[in-house]
Amino acid sequence: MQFVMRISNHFLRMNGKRLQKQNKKQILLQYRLTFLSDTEVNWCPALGTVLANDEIVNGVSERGGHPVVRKKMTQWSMRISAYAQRLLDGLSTIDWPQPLKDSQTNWIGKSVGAMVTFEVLSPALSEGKGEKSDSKRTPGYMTGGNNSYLLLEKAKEMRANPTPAEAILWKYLKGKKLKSKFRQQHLINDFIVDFVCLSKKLIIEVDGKIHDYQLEKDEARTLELEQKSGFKVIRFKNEEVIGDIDAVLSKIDSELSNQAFLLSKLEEKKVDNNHKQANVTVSLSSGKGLRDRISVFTTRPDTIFGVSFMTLAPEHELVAKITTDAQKAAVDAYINATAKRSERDRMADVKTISGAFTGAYAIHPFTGIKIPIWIGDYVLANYGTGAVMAVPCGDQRDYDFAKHFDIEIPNIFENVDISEAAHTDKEGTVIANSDFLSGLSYKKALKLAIFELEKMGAGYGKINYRLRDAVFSRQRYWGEPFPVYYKDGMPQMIDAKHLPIVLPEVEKYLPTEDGKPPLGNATEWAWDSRANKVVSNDKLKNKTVYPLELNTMPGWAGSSWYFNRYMDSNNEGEFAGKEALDYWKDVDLYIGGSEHATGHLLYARFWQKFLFDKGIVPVDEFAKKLINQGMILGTSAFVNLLRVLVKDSVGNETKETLLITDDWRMILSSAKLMSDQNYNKALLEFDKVMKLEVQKHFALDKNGARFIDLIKYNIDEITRIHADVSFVNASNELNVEAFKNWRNEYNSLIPVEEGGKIKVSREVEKMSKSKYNVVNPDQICEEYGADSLRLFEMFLGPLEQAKPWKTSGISGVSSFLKKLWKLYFNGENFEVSDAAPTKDELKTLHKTIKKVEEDIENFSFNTSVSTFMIAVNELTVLKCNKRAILEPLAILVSPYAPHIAEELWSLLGHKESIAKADFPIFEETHLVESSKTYPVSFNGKMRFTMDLSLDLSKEEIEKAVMAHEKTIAQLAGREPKKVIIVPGKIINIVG
RNA sequence: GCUCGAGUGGCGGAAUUGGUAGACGCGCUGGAUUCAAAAUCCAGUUCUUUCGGGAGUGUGGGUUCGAUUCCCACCUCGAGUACCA
Repeated sequence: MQFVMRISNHFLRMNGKRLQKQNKKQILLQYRLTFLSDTEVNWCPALGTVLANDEIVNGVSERGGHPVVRKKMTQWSMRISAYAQRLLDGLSTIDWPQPLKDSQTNWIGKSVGAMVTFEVLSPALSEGKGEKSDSKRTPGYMTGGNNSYLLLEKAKEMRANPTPAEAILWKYLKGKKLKSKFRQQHLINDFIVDFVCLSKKLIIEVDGKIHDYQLEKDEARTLELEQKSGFKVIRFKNEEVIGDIDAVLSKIDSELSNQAFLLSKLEEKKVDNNHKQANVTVSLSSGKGLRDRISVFTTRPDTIFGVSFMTLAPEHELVAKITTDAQKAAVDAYINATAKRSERDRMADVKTISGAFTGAYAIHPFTGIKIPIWIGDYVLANYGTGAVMAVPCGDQRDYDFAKHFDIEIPNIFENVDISEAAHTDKEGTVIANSDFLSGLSYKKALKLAIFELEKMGAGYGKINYRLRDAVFSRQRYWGEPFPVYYKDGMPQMIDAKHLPIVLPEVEKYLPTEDGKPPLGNATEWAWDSRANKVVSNDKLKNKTVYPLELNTMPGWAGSSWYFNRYMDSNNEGEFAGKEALDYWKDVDLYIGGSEHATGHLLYARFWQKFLFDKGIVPVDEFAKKLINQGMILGTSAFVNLLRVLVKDSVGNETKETLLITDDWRMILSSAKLMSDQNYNKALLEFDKVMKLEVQKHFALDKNGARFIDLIKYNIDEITRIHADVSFVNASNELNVEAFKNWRNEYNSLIPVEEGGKIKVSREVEKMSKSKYNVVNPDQICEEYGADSLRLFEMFLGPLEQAKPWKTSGISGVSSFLKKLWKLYFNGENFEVSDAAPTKDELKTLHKTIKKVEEDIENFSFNTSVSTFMIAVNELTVLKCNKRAILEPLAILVSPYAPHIAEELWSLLGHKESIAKADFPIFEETHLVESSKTYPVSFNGKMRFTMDLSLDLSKEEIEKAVMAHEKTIAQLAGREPKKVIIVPGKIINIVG
């Protein structure tokens, strides 16, 4: 967890010395693998903890089904996003199921595209508020904006590859030749300017051809640099520099002296203003300006000329700032309306198109055209930048939005009709009406667009990942404690040599009254940084004692590395010894459920890569092969309950609950499907039956007050609840008494059904205590034995397949085991012969060895079981009791039915366990045949078979087949067109 | 919507470098044994049939001497994911 990523070193080099130690740490913390951050988290009030995305199912907690809300909290997080690409790449190196790999790929969600910056042209509404001076002080020459680190490389590259004109001018500017220091290809905010004299605030741009078509854009850029940052921008054409350098230099010289004069004037003014106003509105040194920018991520920069509007998420931070007074009411109303809708509602309702115009405009980076800025909830605040450049002709959502609000839909595709829908295909698409991109294919246009955006500093190629950093704090007691204490509010790591620290004793495992995690209840939870141990909270007064972290780690902390611990589980000194790790390396076969695809299995891969980077483990993937075993599902039983109001003869009204057979639910729902008439008829019948049954019930159960009428019920309020499957028989009939006694509140249920039988409905679901569908294998073990159960589970079907638990076939494997046993016995007596086995017996044995070997390789255990059945059936027919056959057979069976195999092994006279016996060796010679039963097909349909020697040539086979009486009958006199003979396989006659 | 997977008897399922579809088991039917039952054993069991055959692996096409297997389109079910720009 001390891991510091590369970016932080870079960061430190840049800013390190100027930052105070405290700030430095705080910032550094932002770049660690594990870091504290204020994140919006899934808070579950009922559990008092934060949940990870994969712990929430359908908006409620996976555990317990409690509601979950969004909430801002300071949490430890892990920067899994830094490993996104490597987690993606690693997938091709491991033998995991394709669906699982696919779901990890989707979860990581890589999209390749570009970041494009649009400037906002709106009147700045923040005017007059003033700019707060930036607390972050950077070197004077570092005039780059927030994205500098991204542009820096670009600037370097441009410096290394100047245009001829640039090279010439630089020769005369460098080394203070004009008495002022110039820099070339320098970052100012998010622009790279050709040359700049920082002291005189003068920018020199040398324009090549590219600027001809972007005059407007250049104007915008000039405007920004001049107004916002107080620079003067002068421009020269390439030809001017190359043709008349002296004129250019003299112009620069005069501009320099001009600037010097202006700057001194401004300085005076500034000193003046400082008396009245803390901050000036137009500050020369301010990092932030009057203009705002909207960055968007797009996978289709090639369609940039098709942009006709922009859409921001309603939550986008710029919305309030750029909205014009005229549009404010509409925008506010829209934001209020969307805020009321939950995230789920918003996602569920894709069809309704809604949005509002902010009144502001952005400038297109290439054309300089004004682009209206809208807000709309189809743009998600937490993906990308929360803003999109809308290309209605190429994106269906943008298209729908544009149609709905009557926004222009320019077509930038060649020979494509967009009157009905957007054109979203990429392949084969040719770009049109797009200036320098026109006529290019999608791929070429994409590359060129990025290239040009980068050149002018309005964008850059970017890969975006959907994968979010993982929250690593839990407000629970049971979890590994963090080795962290807080000194002056800053987290400090406890050195590894003082670990482990152990969970403290607490009175109760619940959150504290003031909402702190359960560890807040501990009295012995402070860190003595001198003695390096956990001490009582009383000592917090001492200068060297600090409070410890109260959060604990989530379940995936342990599950992300335990397999490495298994390699050296008794190691007291470290998590696993190097020798053991190098020996075992990784997990050969990991069997686990696919439900862990985007949780545990992704986190564990992430940790393994990190541990690998640190040199702790020798491989960067933890499991070579992974199989998703299918889950054995339960068959849940449901009963139907209906609340009714009942009135008795005295006039008392009581609320009762009816227990309704599932037949009624079926009748009503099918009647509803047919017609209203049918439904009404069914309802009447239902009503009649219920009244009768309720009447009967009260007549029997309650003396005194007699039932008069059923007053009120709502047929739509029949609730279906799980009943314990043990109350239900094979015909789906409920044991009503057992169900009523199950819980107190069911004691007074009134069963409604003529004949007193209540049927349940059944559904296959995951086995779960809360669904009361768990079956216990103990009973089967008792009746058939553990080997039968084990064998039966394997025999059910392929390992990867999920299936409901049904015991109907168990007698098959049970009788197989009995037959197996009988091979070794003569009546009551164990009797095995030492005689030499026959050819047929050897054939059966070796066929079995071969198949079982293959099946084990393929994890196809169900077919192994059937192979054993075949072998035992054959040996029974052969009356085989030869040791030479039965000994290897017992070994083959032993992994599948270990108890019976062990017993037989011991009867065969062995003292050591069968588990230690060598696996039988397959010998091909026993399977070699001299003849083959050929299938004879006519036009590919098998009609009969005939035995032929394998020594025969094709010609001889054909001769034999054609002479066969059935062949003659089939052909009925016709001449065959062709005869296909594959020796040892098939004969096919075409004709 | 997108991505992936799967569709074979009454049921679980078998067979894929293209080569006898339905292995093995359950269930069912008939028989033997038994006073009877359990257990065990034997025979049959894809559908259809005029008993010669004919049809058949979700549907429709294609490639091939030959397709459950390969290709295209569609349908249904399941899983994952979802206004991802």
